[in-house]
Amino acid sequence: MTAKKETEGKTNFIYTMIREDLEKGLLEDRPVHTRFPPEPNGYLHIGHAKAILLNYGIARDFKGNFNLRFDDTNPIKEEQEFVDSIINDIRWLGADWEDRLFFSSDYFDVKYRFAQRLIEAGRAYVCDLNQEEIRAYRGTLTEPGTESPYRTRSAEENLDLFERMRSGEFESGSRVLRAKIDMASGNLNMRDPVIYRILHAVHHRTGGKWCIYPMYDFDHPFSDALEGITHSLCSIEYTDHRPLYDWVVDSAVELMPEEVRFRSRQTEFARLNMTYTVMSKRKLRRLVDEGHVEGWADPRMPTIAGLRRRGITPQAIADFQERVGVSRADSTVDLAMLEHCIRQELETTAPRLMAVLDPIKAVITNWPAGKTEMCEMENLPGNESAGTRQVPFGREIYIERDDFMEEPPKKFFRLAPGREVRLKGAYVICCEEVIKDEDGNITELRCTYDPQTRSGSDTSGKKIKGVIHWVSHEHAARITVNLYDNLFTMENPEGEAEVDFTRNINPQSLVVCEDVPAEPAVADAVPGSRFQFLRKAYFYLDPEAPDNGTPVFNRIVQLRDSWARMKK
RNA sequence: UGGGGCGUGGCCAAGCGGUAAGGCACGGGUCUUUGGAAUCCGCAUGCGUAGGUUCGAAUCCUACCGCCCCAGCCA
Repeated sequence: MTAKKETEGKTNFIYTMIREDLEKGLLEDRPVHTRFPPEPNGYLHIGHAKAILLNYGIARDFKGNFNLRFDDTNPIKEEQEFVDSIINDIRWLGADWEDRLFFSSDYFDVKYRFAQRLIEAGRAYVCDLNQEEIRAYRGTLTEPGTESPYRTRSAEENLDLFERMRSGEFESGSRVLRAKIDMASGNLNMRDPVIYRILHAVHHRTGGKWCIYPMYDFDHPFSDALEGITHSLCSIEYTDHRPLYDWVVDSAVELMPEEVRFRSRQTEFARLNMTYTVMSKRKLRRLVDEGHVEGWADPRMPTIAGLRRRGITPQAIADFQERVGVSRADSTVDLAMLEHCIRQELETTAPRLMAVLDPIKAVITNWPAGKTEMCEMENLPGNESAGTRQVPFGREIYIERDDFMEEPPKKFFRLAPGREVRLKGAYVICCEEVIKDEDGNITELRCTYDPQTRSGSDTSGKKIKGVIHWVSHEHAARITVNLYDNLFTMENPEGEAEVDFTRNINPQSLVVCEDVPAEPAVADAVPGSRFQFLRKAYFYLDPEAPDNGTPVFNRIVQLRDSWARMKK
């Protein structure tokens, strides 16, 4: 029950709080119990992943339980399609709710009874004010509100009206049930909040059974109490709602004692923001609707579906979540942190392959035409059990255009006229001649190789600093490569109020390379697997790309490139 | 003179009265047939500001400054 080992070292304030709760016996022998409560009205993003993994991680570390509960109290916005995608995303992330998949709508009957008891206890009333009137009566941030003329209705009348609201007698929006709290409270949430509204709408689960639906502030705390949630975690903007959360739970404990499993408590933490992206559902929706991306699962999107399609792993996301930590302070995490987590995982798990993204042909003039030699290369450097593969080498090869410079600066270690470089796993070559077209563009390099420098049995004694990757022209497979980059050009795309964030979209966020030569082993790659294209980046063989016979690789993240940094 | 929350290095984030953890980023060294990886070193006399209490303050007190959230019959 102590779960000491799993939680020690985790120093965030929530773990600390739970440890204290346990020590003080506040949980009354109940297991730590958390939940993730998504509304099925859209796609999950990496900010949700933080919440999911936090909640799930707590349950796992403290040997408790984790529920998945859909907050489906607004039939107008919610759809089964989103339920399905959310379940799929959470499962992919690795959070396990076992058999505890719930829906707020599962509890509509009890909630109705709870509302009735609130009425009987004089703590709720039916209000006939329309929406504008309610707003006007609420007062402002600096002025207290005014009590509704319907506030003093008798319990009998309220019960009758509420029942008639339920039975469908009234139009949508014509009446609401309100909690009777304090119209003068400095906290607007306490000014007789609406807890039930009339909505003649078909619900994705309860169909036409109901035409009144509970509001979040009433529904959520009660659902937590019903499920025995011990720690109800939510984001910081709900801090103002906590007094109302407690009001509802306290009332439930008093009026529905047979139903309440635990007097749950709410704890807020800061939501995740990241550089070079946007996180609000509204803005993500605009990116999709305005066609800036190819949908919610576009690999440039911070959605779970997008990250998955990009090739990022759940492990990397979990590692990221742990490193970012949890606090109450507003923060924007550097994208570099996520990229680090991705690289760190893929470094030891992604087999190496060679592909030349921006090819230039090099002819080895002293290599016999038609001769092929096989070069043995490691699949995973430093991990012998991953084995080796044979890569064919021939007279004509491709090398990366930027691995050659006609007039290299002093620190350039790669190929240049009269200079030598090692072809990874093969021989050392020297550039003898540069061939150009009439416009002065380099079309081909003429090189010679040194037969004594064969990889693994080099007898030349040469010390060659530069090593570049290559692909044999004759044996090359052809692939398509999607070079994904940051969706925005600015760390904070929503930085300037006068400039619409879509103006900061990176026009180079996707560069497609067709006909990219790659070593033949690429043909054996299994869709959905990840590779490092040597010296370039990690790639994901897109299993969802339309199949036209050419494999499509998505760039997950580039390798660190100290040469590129040096150039700046 | 509405209520609430938050301010620790470029970015996250520990710390809870005993003299600033860790990670990312950054800079430098070693090593390297990926300018990758690995490895070593460096990186806040300072914790929003100003006072105060104390032998001792990021931690306690006071005042001030800055940023964020709240006036949906959304969640």
